[in-house]
Amino acid sequence: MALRHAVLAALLDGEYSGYQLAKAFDAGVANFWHALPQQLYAELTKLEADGLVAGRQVIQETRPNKRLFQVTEEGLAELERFAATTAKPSFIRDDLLVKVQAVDRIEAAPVIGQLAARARTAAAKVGILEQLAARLRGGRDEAEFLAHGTRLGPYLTCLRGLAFERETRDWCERSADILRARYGEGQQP
Amino acid sequence: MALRHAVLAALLDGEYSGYQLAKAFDAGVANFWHALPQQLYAELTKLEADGLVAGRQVIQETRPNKRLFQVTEEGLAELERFAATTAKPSFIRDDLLVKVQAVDRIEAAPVIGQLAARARTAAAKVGILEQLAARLRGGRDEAEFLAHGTRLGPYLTCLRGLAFERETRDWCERSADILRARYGEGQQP
DNA sequence: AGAGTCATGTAAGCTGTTACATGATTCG
DNA sequence: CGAATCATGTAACAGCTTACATGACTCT
Repeated sequence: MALRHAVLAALLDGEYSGYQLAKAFDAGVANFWHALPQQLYAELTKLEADGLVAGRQVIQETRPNKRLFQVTEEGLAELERFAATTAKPSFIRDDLLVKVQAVDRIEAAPVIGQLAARARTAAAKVGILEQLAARLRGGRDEAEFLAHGTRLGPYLTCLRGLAFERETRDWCERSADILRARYGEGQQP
Repeated sequence: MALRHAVLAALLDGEYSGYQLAKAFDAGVANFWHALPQQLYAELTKLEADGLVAGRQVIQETRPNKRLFQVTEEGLAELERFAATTAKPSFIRDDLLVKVQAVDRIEAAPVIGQLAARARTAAAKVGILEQLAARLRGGRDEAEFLAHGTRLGPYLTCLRGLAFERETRDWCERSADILRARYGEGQQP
């Protein structure tokens, strides 16, 4: 039951359609949660039925019609309650780590290739998040923003995403180097 | 279908019972995957039925009997195949991040408390993983180990876990400080 | 005496993924 | 002219979590 709270948190920034949320919750800017479009459409329907979000139809001429959602007072109260419950620890679940764990007992080349690929996507995400951070700061320097800026929450989760992606990039590059030194090249897919 | 490969990777280090695996896949040393005991017992049964692991009964007098499992040649071949398929990107899914995303629109105190608690558990895990890394290195210095040591895979995933937990600890502490500066103390649960 | 460890499961329910479906518009 | 974008879903299946069940031994 945490996707619903992630959706509520995302809608604090303004009105969004399911489609727009789907983009945000997919690769790219999903700093604090990930979900597929199907999940989001289903969850928005449920949230609306429960009165936690309110949707309004927007008729478009050149594009398909869409529904924009915003959080209701009841939705905010639900978020409040959720934030007060103790968070369960978050766990690692990553295919690539499983492969690395086994790398000295199997063919290393494909694992090296995947580490290189993951390093590239992490590096790209670092760039995207740096831009997002700058946009959220909006000209202020960081200390100033942290003390007085609005929307501190999204900035903090953005910092977390940045640190995570930098760390991913560095570890993948270093691990790939170490494995190449032992086992040779490994193709770049 | 990735838990099965995580189990196979874990069993590369030797023979383990479901109970021992459950401890490793739970908090503490779960560097590369997480799973509950129930999942592991079920998965081991399936893996045995598929011939990817072999179990043997160990009769104990003072303790309940147990079954120890090891990877078969077919199991290793399955891991090999898995490692060669392209890994799907890994995604963030963390309750605490959702709460931080919303923190400037709700009561901050409980979020601050949870950040402090998470920082403490991350710090504890850093200690555990530092010990594990030292044990895996077994006296050698790091460069030496990376060039010539055995079981390089577990060492690399351990390094990843270490970097991740350090990063978690630092971000949680910093975020809690920033939020305290704005919103006051926030109890420590 | 009570809490924790060793040891293995079953059953029900919730969450997440994969596959399928539709159709106009805009960009290269 | 083909691919991508906008826009919203349904259905089936796989995977994970929660609750329950049992029982002896060891440590404080």
